[in-house]
Amino acid sequence: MAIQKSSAPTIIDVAERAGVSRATASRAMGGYGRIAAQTVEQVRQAAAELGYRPNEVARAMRQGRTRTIGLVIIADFTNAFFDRATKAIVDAAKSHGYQVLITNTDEDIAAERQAIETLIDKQVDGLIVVPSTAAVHDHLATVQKSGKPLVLFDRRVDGIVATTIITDDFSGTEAAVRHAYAMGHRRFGFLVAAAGNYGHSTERPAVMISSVEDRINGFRSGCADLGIKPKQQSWMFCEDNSRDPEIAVAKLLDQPKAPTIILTTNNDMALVLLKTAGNRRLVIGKDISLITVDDSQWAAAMAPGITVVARPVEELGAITVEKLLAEIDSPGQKAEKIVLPTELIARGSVANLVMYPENDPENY
Amino acid sequence: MAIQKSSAPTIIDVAERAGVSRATASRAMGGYGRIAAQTVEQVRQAAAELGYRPNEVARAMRQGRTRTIGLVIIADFTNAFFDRATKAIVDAAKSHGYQVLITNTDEDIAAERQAIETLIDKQVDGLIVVPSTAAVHDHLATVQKSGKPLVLFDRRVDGIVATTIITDDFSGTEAAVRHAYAMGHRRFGFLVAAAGNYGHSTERPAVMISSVEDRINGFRSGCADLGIKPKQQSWMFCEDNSRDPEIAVAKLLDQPKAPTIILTTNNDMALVLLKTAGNRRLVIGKDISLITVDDSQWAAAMAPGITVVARPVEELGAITVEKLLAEIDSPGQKAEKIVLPTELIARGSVANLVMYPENDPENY
DNA sequence: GAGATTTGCGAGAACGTTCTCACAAATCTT
DNA sequence: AAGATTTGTGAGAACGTTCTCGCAAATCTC
Repeated sequence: MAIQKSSAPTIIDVAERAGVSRATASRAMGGYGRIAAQTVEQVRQAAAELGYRPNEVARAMRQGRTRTIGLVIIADFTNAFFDRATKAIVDAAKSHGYQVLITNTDEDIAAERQAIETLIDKQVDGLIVVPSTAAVHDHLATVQKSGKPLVLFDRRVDGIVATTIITDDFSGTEAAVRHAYAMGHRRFGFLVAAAGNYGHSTERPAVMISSVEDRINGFRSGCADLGIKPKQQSWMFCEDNSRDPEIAVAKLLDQPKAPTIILTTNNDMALVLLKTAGNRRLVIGKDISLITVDDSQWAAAMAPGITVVARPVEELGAITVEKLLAEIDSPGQKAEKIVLPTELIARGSVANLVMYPENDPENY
Repeated sequence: MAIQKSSAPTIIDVAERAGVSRATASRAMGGYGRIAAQTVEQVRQAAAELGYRPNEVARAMRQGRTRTIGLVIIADFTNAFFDRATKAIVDAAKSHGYQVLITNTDEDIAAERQAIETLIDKQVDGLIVVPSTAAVHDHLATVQKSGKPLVLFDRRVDGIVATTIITDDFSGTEAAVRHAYAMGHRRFGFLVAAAGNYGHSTERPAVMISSVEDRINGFRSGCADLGIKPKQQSWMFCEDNSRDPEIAVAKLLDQPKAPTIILTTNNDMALVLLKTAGNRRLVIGKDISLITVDDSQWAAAMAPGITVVARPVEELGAITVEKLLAEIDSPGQKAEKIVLPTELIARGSVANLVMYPENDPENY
């Protein structure tokens, strides 16, 4: 009777049982090098009998790669975008035989720094980062100096030469403005989520995340093209916390000539608007209109549905993984900026002022 | 001038530069064993100059633990529950110095098997699993035989002795029934999400996920206590796909004496109901009432807000991690069943038939 | 001040794998 | 049939750490 081993069997146990050397057993299991078919069979048999599973840590140590990638992302409750992105990235990685170590920074640069350090210590083969700010990037440069492939997700960072996968938020927001215009809207409100600690303000903060910056520029450009000049009070930049967005929305709605439509740069802001409108008994798509960025199940299911600028999250994630793995497999790829198109999905949240001229903003 | 090393500095480089042995350098960095304070300082200095970072893979190999835990979960688009749980688990793990390897099974048992195998190969120190079915558990038994700590999240599996963290969905659903009853509702519909490939049916499937099972029993018990006997046609079990839920909702609504309130077991189903109601110009909280399980930002923000059975997701995640780490740190803990309370959050999606007797179901 | 203890450090093994190299046996050349 | 090549295998190093052990120097004990 065999002696009971307390710990998991190793390649040595397999080799002994198959009556071959460690090297041969390894070759048989790994399917590399010269080896007789019959020997492979013997070793496989022995491995199966022992329930042998290769120790990936030892393998990683020897081979110098872990088949693991690190994901540094912001996990945001409301905004399903990053949740869906996470899933897309995890799934894509798995399909290529990679696992994903996830760390969540709540838009906090210190947490991001720490996360990157930890992941590198864990010897991930590459990193996908959603940078929490465009202002700081020395830690990203450090990653690159370490030789680890790095891909930026959803946000550009000027000053870093790295493959970056983003969406065309400029055009998306422009399209939203055009759509609202075509529906007869002339008075726009623009509610911008911006991390930082300045509460809410009609003044644009100095440093913005690139995706938000693109949306701002898209809004501005769309308005300019159509000859619309939104007044200062129609812009509202606010921190993504529990208090300020509500106040900001109230300020937007309480203006003398209040906007007939409000564009929001993310779902958090859209939900705040929804809530405030509900409290005031304003009906969406009638009393007040709304377009937001990022599609979601609830935006589609509500009555009326919310008109959104949809972004191809799953594709974004898949491409990101592909680019990262390409760089891992053959380092020295040249950095690309990949911009995926957005799509306006028109639902009922934008009132048709053309059909109901009594709602024309000029009559307010 | 120093020779440029191509790869990252190791503890050997640090030792050389500090003029000590490998062992001493390791002790200084690790802060263990006997070592002179002055030596520690020298070594730290040398490490800092070289930008030394310990290789966690090598450390894991030597110490036999990776400080990584595996999470096998279902990632579900609509249902923010698991997204929030993932975040909670990742954050809790980080606060204890652990990282999380995430694999997503789309309720698929084969994927679950594979994921568990991969994670064990990667030598995670423990596993958190959301079992995709209660029917199969040999792979979970295999985990336990391997000696890896295992904690089950959100779903019981009979036949496996493992610490399990769930919510009191029985009481939650009971409370939902009572609330609806108090609001004057007597005709209940119950829309149950159930993985599997049988489309939709009024017949209960043989095997259910435990959380759903608890909700069913809570519904039944709540009804029984109040003397309500929901007819067969008011139960609708359906697969979580794009077609069947819509048909199921239509069947519920098209009955002769249709339910005045529909309970749904998750947000997917709730959203389908919302959509169908919207298409039929039925106003939620007036023409048709709704209570669902799991709170969300959109449920709170909509007008009217959706009444929900809220579950303490973050706490659930935190406790799960704590229990797992306890088992990792000192194996042999006895398996616990931890049941966290749910909370009914009443919003406007349940019509008050008491206040408006003309809406009394008896008058339909 | 001689033995006992503590302190600080280095040598070397160990973790489990893969990979390089060497070498004998088998097969191929001509 | 003798040299050249191919085939299959094993010995041992290597990956970067930590840990055990032993030993010399320093400190303590009475």
